[in-house]
Amino acid sequence: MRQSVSVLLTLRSWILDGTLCAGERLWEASLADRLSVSRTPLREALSRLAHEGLLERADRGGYAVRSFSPEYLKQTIELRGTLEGLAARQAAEARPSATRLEPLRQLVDRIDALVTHPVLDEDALSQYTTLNSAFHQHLIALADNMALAEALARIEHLPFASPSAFVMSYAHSPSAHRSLLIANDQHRCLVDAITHGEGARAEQIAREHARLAQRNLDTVLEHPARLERLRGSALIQAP
Amino acid sequence: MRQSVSVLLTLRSWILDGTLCAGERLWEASLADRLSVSRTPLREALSRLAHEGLLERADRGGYAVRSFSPEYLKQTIELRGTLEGLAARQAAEARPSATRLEPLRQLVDRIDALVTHPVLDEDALSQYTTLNSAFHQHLIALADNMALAEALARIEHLPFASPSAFVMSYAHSPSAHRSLLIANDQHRCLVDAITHGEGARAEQIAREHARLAQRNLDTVLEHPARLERLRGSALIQAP
DNA sequence: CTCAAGCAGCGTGTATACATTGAGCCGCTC
DNA sequence: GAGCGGCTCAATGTATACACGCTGCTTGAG
Repeated sequence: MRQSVSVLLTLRSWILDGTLCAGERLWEASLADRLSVSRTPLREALSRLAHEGLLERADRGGYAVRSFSPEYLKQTIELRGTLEGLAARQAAEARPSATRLEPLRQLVDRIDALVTHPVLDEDALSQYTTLNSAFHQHLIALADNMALAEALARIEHLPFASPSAFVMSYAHSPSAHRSLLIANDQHRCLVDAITHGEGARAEQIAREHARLAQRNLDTVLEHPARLERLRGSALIQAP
Repeated sequence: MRQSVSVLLTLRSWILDGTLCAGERLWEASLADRLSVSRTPLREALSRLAHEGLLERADRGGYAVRSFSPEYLKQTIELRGTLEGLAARQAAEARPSATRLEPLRQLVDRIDALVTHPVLDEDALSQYTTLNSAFHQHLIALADNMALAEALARIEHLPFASPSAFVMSYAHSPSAHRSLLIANDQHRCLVDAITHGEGARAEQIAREHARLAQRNLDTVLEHPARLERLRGSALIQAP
């Protein structure tokens, strides 16, 4: 793989897991040294991370790790909800065949099988994350809207902008478990609305789905212990 | 100014005005030569243009000018409409003071003064573009939603994704002139809805506003003579 | 003692040199 | 004559060297 790409992946994980602190100024020479590459591929990765929104240009040249206010994160979730709402509407209006909808149905069922278990261990939550992401990917694909898919891809690297970002902070919490059940009910309703070509309803459900995620964010923000388990939490500004 | 930035601006205009053709593979050495810079700042600009969506990575390294299907452009317009719809809704729900709304009102009035003239010369259309862009910028600012503003900024460089992209192709066309009148009526309704805190109505109007732009795109695509006058038309794939 | 000017050091921005990879072509062999 | 293998060249990817600007300190004069 190109070095600039692996540097990009490494830096992104360093930013999200707090190895690089929010607000921290990035020094090209020392970073290049830590990563064992020259400044050229490093700078390409930095440039890309800035475009993604995880870095910002510092006042006098160079980059710094961006930090996000809780307000900004809620806005990002609402943004995703709005875009997925558009995707859901267009998916419904496209009247997809049963064959195209089948993967979505199966994902709902498989998620159901997971979340109806009385207790969810680490492994189950990990599977949930995978299945949930797959559901949202399939939904977006159904809309058959390249511009929309690209717009969603552009925000997916922002903290908590991806679906099921909160799952891992939720183990062993009854209210959290309930949230997963509600979320998959919404998935099922969404598939139903799309099946019947009800675009407006599909859009409404997708937006409500995002509002659930917003409430989860609120809950997590109120519990520092949970917040710590959350990938990207190091980027959150104190409320 | 940094060289990479001026290179970015130059390349963007070259792409949009057809100096660089759709699908054309970009050769770093010759481009750097034409621009009288080294490959380093050139590559930074290319990387950024690729993130903006105007370039795509070629199969075996390097970049090529992207081309857009009419379908993609319509999707982009709908995307903007959806995002501005969210902005309009949030602007209304924020119940902005009369003071904050005043600039929007004034812009509507000034646009009115322009478009109610029986004939619009080149200069008037240019003013229209400026005022219309300002209206949309102020609208977005009213939503006070940084994540949304960034998302809109990310798509604004795509062809026809910016408001009033079609104006310059419209001189001396009665139906086009009528479209401008309708558009500003929608502006006025939008301000009214925001004034009264009617979020849902504001969102609906913003989306309808984008549908008008979609129809304008259709009209332009049917008239090659008009299409030629349109900035970015060189990027459109034959339907 | 204070303030300003100059100097040194550092860090980004830019240029250029080097490496690597892949495609195209020529020639050799079966 | 066809196919395979190696060579060559060119273009990107990477490393390094150079230039410019900014910062902060030091030193000297008022």
